Amino acid sequence: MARRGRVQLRRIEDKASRQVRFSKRRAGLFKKAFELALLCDAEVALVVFSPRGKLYEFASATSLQKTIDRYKAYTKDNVNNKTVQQDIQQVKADAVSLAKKLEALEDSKRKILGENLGGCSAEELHSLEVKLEKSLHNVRGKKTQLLEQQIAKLKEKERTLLKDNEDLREKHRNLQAPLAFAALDRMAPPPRGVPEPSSNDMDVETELYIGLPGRDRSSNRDSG
Amino acid sequence: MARRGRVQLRRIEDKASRQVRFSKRRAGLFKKAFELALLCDAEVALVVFSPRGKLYEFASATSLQKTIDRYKAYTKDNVNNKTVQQDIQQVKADAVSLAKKLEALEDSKRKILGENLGGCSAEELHSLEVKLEKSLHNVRGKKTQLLEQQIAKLKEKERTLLKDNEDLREKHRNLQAPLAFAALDRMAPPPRGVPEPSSNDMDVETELYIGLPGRDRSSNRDSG
DNA sequence: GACGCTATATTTAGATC
DNA sequence: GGATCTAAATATAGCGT
Repeated sequence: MARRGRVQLRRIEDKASRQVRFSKRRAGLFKKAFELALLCDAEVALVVFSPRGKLYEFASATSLQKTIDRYKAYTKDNVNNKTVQQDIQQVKADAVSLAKKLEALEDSKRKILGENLGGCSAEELHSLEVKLEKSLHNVRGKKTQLLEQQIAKLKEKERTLLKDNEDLREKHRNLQAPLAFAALDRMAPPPRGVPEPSSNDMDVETELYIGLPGRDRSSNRDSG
Repeated sequence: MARRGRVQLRRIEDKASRQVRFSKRRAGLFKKAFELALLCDAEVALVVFSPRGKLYEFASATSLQKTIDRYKAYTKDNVNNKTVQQDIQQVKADAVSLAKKLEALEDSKRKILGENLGGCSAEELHSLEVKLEKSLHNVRGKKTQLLEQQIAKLKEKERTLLKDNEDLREKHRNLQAPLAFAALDRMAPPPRGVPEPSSNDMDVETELYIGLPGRDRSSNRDSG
């Protein structure tokens, strides 16, 4: 093309040169596009983004969009458009279907919870009653089972603690005997040879709790 | 441009010549477009419709549609494109949200119906039990109310019917008296002056039914 | 329509301002 | 970034095939 050697058909590495040549060639291209449209009565649309992202456009028709539309119509872009439309319709239909299910389910739940019985027939009410009795039976059974498990665990813990307690008392006794014996020379003897327990066995304080667990008694909760 | 004088910058009138020059210039234009994209690292899209409506296209990007999309984005065609995309996203999000709600509700219903109590704590079970008792109370109350209404209606009907019956019997009696009197000449008199009832008053057969309505006893059902 | 040819017209790279 | 100049590279009108 130019003075110094022929132009290689590959990307121009030098940024400055590339920018200059882009401007010149772009002008040439747009001129050619314009000439083609004018001389040959063709519809031409040209879109160019510069390396830095700037847009340059040309359209021989009244607007570039018009040519794009004609292009779309020509290439039967129905595939890309209609399917998208169908997808939208599908998703919307799904959402409506879900909303209906949700509404029905909410109504059902309300009835089960005895909140919206206005429109119920005696039949329906009887059916509900049977369901609720059955459910209550299940829930109570499960609850009993859970509580029994908790009680069993607590009893086991209690047994262990009582045993530990007993062992500790035994050790304490064994440890106290010689000391008491040594002090016998200087002091009056104790009322009995048996050391006094700190308190009654039945009143030993533990963390144990039997009954419904509250917010602050979560340590013994788990599902069986 | 060529041998015979310079080319006028206006539409070529001769059809054949126009067609030929269209082909040649089109080739040149596409070549220039290609070179611009390659040499200057630009994104070029070129759409040409021949005078007779045939489509010629070039895109330096992977597809012409891609460049069109970039063009749309650049010209901020948000109205036509981004809002649609947003709508789709919105509808999809709605559907997902609904599905989640549905799932939660189904789980809740299952628990209320005592069907999926595996993961419940004693607390939850107790709460369920209370709910169920309350619901059962409501349902039974509603049922009783409904049945009482039915019974009241039936009693009212029975009363009316009994009264009608009595009236009819009275009319019958009045009607039969002169006839019996006339027949008295030819026949034996009846055992008493009172006509024999078809059966005991308490056993009058009616359509009345007290109790739970069955499939085939729908006539007396309605809601209060 | 496409291709080749050729004389010209046009474009353009690089330099310079 | 743009404008201008210039020599060389390209594009192309009109022709024939």
